Amino acid sequence: MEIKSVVTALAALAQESRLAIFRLLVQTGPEGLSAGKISETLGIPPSSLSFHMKELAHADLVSSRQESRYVIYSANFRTMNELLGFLTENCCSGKPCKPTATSDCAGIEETQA
Amino acid sequence: MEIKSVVTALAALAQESRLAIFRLLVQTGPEGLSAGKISETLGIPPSSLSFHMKELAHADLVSSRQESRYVIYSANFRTMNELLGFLTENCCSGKPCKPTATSDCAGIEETQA
DNA sequence: TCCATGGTTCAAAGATTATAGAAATATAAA
DNA sequence: TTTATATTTCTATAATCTTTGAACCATGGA
Repeated sequence: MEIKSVVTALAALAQESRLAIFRLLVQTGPEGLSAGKISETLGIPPSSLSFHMKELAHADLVSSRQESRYVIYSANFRTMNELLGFLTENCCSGKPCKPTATSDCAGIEETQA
Repeated sequence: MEIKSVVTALAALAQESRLAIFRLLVQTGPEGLSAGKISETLGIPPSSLSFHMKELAHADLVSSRQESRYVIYSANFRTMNELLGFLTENCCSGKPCKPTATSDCAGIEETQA
């Protein structure tokens, strides 16, 4: 994972609303949630939510699909795992503590490649 | 780890200079590096560096100690591991993928508690 | 004590990000 | 086609973050 992407992903998660959104989507799994449902659940006004979703999507941490008149968002587990891999290898003990962490959670619920 | 602390830590790392600084300190290990050395190595002006170090220290990602007339900074592995633990448990697969990740790198080079 | 070196704080300017109502767009039901 | 619903884009404002020179403080050697 490139440094720029890492910084972008970290920045996307470094905001209370967005971290909450992402956690909610992770809990929900691949089926995802509509924008309205997220908005309602977390009490974030639609236009603000849209702003944050764009940020998360830009960091490739979430994907969206249109479903009838709803837009469904879901977490990108792959990206999150790549981020965790980078942090573990580069920001944990210097010499990569590879043995485990990096790919533990990968492949559990991969939605889209 | 509290949400606020998580957001603070993520924000501290979500900036190119600071991520570079932190990575450098992780590589260096508990012995740490002086402000001047970091400044020189990464080509960051002293006053800018000081600003970023304060940010990292506030997130408890680094500690500093005075050593003669130098200020030595070192990475806080403990905090980084806590952050990784939070992200793994809350932002990886929803139901925590505990088996590994969380504490793999802990205890390798813990400097100060 | 005086000077040199290492670092931080101050201050001011610029850049980026966040917030949220209002308007616009899209889908689908009546 | 009109209407209602779901979501995004636009716009303006506010807030926060970044950058860095200059001034200041601390430590140690001459």
